[in-house]
Amino acid sequence: MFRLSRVTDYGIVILAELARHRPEDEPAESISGTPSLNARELAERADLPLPMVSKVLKTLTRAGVLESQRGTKGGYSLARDPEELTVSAMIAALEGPLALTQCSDGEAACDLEATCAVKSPWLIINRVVQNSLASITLADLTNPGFAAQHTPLAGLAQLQTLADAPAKTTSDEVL
Amino acid sequence: MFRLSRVTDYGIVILAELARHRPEDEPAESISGTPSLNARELAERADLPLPMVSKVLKTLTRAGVLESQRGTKGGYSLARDPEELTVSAMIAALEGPLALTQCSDGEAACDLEATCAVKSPWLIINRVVQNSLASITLADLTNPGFAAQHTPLAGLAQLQTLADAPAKTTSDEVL
DNA sequence: TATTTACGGGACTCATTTGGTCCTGTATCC
DNA sequence: GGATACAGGACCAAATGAGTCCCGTAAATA
Repeated sequence: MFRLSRVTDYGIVILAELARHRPEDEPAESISGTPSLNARELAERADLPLPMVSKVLKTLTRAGVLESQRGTKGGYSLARDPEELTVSAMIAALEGPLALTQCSDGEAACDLEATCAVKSPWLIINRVVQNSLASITLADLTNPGFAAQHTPLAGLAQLQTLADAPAKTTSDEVL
Repeated sequence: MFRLSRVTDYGIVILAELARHRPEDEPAESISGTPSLNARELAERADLPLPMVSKVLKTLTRAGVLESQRGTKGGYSLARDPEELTVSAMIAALEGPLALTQCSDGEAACDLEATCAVKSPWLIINRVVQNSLASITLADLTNPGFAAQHTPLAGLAQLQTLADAPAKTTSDEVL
């Protein structure tokens, strides 16, 4: 039904918790410092079952989105700044490269390719969706002002902003 | 994996076939004239199994995207002009209203709603994706020039085009 | 060094969804 | 009245998803 898996949904929530917990005044925390939170703490904060949270954390770590530390004082921390982690990167980390249809994922050309009339349009659609998702960062998700400035009827302005933004739109340039 | 179901994929292909077969010089064909193609013909053209095609056609008819005629000379035809049928409308017809996550489909508020930090961002993301899909029509999908002008690296130009288009949303409540 | 804590990498189960087929009924044309 | 073609389901096997659990290993501490 054109929706993301539950794991992804959980993953975003967990990442948002990590981003919010991250102290602003301790920038270089990830590598050297102590990890932000461990799996149990995150499960409590997000009010999700621990095994599930643990699974999601492992996936995110393997994808390079998180960094982990074992041992007594172990836990997880963001591998990069929230401003540099896009929604599309999160989704890709949690459920692989996103592709709306089989033929748009590049590999394994379907046997209808010769006659199929809609291959390239799907590629276009896919790209548009990806661009949309790549323009929102984890920092945006935890920024209260972000949601407020995008009321349900601001769709068109939303698109306009998208077009104006220089593709990557890392920082708080919003969309 | 953030992808559309196979039924939807088939549906788009079938709709593209119908749009391409539709003679340009016979505009008011749908209601009064003879139907364009029947299920068997469409299955042959798209090189898909007949039962599957038939199922998809029934779904599209029930959703109002197609019109059907029974009997010996029966078949299916587009209920509207290809220019007025958006990709988001097609997807909605084939697999219900699209929502990336549970909480973004409006109903059935999840029990985490009170504490969930990412509800509204998901609503925003959902809207952006929907707007993207609503800006491409069936006519675009069958227009060879459309694909050509959107090379893989022309994502930004695509977004620009999107923003310039006046939100093709017709009557369907899809947005 | 032993113990405890916590991540790493799986396997595993159960329920749901998908993809696909098939059958019966009804409308239409000749 | 017979042939054609859509309408609406039921049905089934396979795949996927959600969620749990177990065992191994690394790190900190007493």
